[in-house]
Amino acid sequence: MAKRATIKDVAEAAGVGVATVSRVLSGGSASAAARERVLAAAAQLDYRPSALGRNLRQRRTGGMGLLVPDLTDTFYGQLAEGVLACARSVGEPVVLGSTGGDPEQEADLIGMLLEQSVDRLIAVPSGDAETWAPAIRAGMIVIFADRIPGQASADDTRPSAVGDLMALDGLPPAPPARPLDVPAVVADDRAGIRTAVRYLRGLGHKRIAFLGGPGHEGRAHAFRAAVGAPVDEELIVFGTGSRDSAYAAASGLFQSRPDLSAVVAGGNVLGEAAVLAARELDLRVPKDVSLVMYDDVPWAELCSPPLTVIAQPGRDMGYRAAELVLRAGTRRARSVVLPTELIIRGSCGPRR
Amino acid sequence: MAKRATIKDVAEAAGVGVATVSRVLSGGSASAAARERVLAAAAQLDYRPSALGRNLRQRRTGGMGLLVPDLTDTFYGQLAEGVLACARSVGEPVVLGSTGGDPEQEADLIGMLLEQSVDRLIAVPSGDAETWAPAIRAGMIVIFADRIPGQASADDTRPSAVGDLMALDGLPPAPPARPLDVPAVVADDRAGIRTAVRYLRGLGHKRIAFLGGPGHEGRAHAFRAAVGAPVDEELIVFGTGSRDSAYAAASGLFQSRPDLSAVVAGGNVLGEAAVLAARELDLRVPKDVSLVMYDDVPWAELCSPPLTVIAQPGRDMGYRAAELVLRAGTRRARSVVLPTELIIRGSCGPRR
DNA sequence: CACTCGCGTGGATACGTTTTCAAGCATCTC
DNA sequence: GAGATGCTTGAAAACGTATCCACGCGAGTG
Repeated sequence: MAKRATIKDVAEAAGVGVATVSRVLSGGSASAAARERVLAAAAQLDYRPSALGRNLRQRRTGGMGLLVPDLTDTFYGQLAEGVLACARSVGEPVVLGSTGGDPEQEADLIGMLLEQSVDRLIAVPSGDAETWAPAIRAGMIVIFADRIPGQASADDTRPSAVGDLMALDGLPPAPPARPLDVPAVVADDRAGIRTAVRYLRGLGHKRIAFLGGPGHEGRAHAFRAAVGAPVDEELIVFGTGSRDSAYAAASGLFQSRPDLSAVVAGGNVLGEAAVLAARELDLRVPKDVSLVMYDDVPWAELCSPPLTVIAQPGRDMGYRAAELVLRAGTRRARSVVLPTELIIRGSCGPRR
Repeated sequence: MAKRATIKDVAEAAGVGVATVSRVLSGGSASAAARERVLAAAAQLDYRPSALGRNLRQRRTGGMGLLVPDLTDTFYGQLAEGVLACARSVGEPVVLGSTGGDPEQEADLIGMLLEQSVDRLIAVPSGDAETWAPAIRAGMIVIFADRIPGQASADDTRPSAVGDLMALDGLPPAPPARPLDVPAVVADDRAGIRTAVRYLRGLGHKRIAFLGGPGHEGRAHAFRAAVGAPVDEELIVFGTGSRDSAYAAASGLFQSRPDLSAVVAGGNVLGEAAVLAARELDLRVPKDVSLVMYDDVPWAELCSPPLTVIAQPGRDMGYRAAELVLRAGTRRARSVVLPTELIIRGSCGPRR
């Protein structure tokens, strides 16, 4: 329709140069008289500076990217809301991508963001260090949220397959330290899981299972640490991300290990699957099996019995991550660990 | 870090002009020899065309905007997933905003998108015609999803308060027809609600209530039409969007009208509130009160009893909307109405 | 053979902004 | 009073791309 007014139009209308207009609108110094005339002209023309021109000039896009595995998972919805709230408060855009938990799609989306010159990114990572190398190399400011990639065990020094791939262009091989030095905003999984396991132990449970999904390796590790010495690896099972696969994993777990009396679900999708599978197999919660689920989602209270959960502050997590990614550059971002809380409802009971 | 290669670098490396590079990469005509050399040079330099340059040149941003009220609402999560899936398939970015159901925030976000030169937008609108006027005026291609703004009743000719505000700049007042001519992708609310009401009627229910949220005016209207002649307006109540307000509305409804025996919730947040409120008041579902909820969300099955729902295809809705908004310009987009399905589970029973 | 036609090509321009730079002017200092 | 100093100002240059246009060349046509 009516093409938008440009800075040139404003300058002309105000009888000043474009530089002055830019300065006034960007908060630079200018005489009161000039400022007033520019402001008046801008208002009268309904002028809005084009982000395109500015971005091109500054060689970067404002705002930030956000990559999550699945918006259908309420927890990621909460996280996204947090990010959006922070972005909105500073008037910056957020470009969103859903990876489906697939490293390949994640890599594609990273490529897309690179093409858009989005240089700040908050991600719930699905891929490993190799997936993230291009983003890091391009100088993107990345903040991980909710989890850290490929960190199967946080404290063992596993062989770094990453050093090799950096050895292109005659660069010296990267120092063999940790493969990715990316700040992260995560929940205190270790404490959360430990509290849950202790709680279940206190109820008399001996055979406690862990039901995880992709990206829950850290939580599984925390679970191993919490149950202590003889860990029965058969009691630790993983789904691949889809609801179907989560259900299959839960159902398989219940059927193959009838001796288990409690399960810790590593996420709300897994918890959902556990409830469904238990019901299907005529296992009563909490009579036959106790259940504690990661993530406090609104519907946890609707189940009967209401679900005992390890609550992690999804919205805060997103908000903090957004703050970090916006502040980065000014200050070197430091990782943040958010507290979890065991909310006891009705899905855990004494061992039968 | 290492600044990205530009089209100029590629041209130089390939020994051709930048115009040729642009043509090759944009699918224009070029000789086989030139094409090959350009492609080789581009690959070798790891060249990615900058969206910034392109966008500025073409005076528009690729991709699309997406505005939803609340990503914590699982239905909007599904819708967003659909949009993202379509966008990903064509490699285009999606910039997301969450309005919180607030017209003011919606207007702010529209302004932000305008500033970004995002000219395609999918929105679950919260504001009215006045909120959307700036977007339309700027020539944005807008597609509404899930609902249509301010359409309290779809078929009455209410006085248009919109004509007046267009009468700026000496323009002739807009034709008094419908205030907004924006294509939409919505579910067949009328049929969905009608089916639900008939189902409840068949179970013997006479006093059926409707529990709505912001944007559910259309569904409320469909509800009125479905229950027929003497509609008891006291049985139609609205929350304002937050979970608390939904709970308050549900609780108030149950307490003020102990004679009601069934309620239709206009969305999953409202359904959640109804379940909670009923439990708090010691009303058994479905013994004391029957409940059917709009939206089929995964946790509907987890409730006990599992919730009978009016399913609407959230993901499809998003995907279709994204297709429409991408195709628009080529073809004049036409609105789409998607079917709903009554999924009978266990939350409805015969009138006590 | 001359002329036209079509195609491949590259130089130049424009998109809207920020930022640099030098110039203009008034005030201050010695 | 002359020089220095500070502030305001506008012209111009970049940012990376797509597209217009003019040019050259080979083939086809009269």
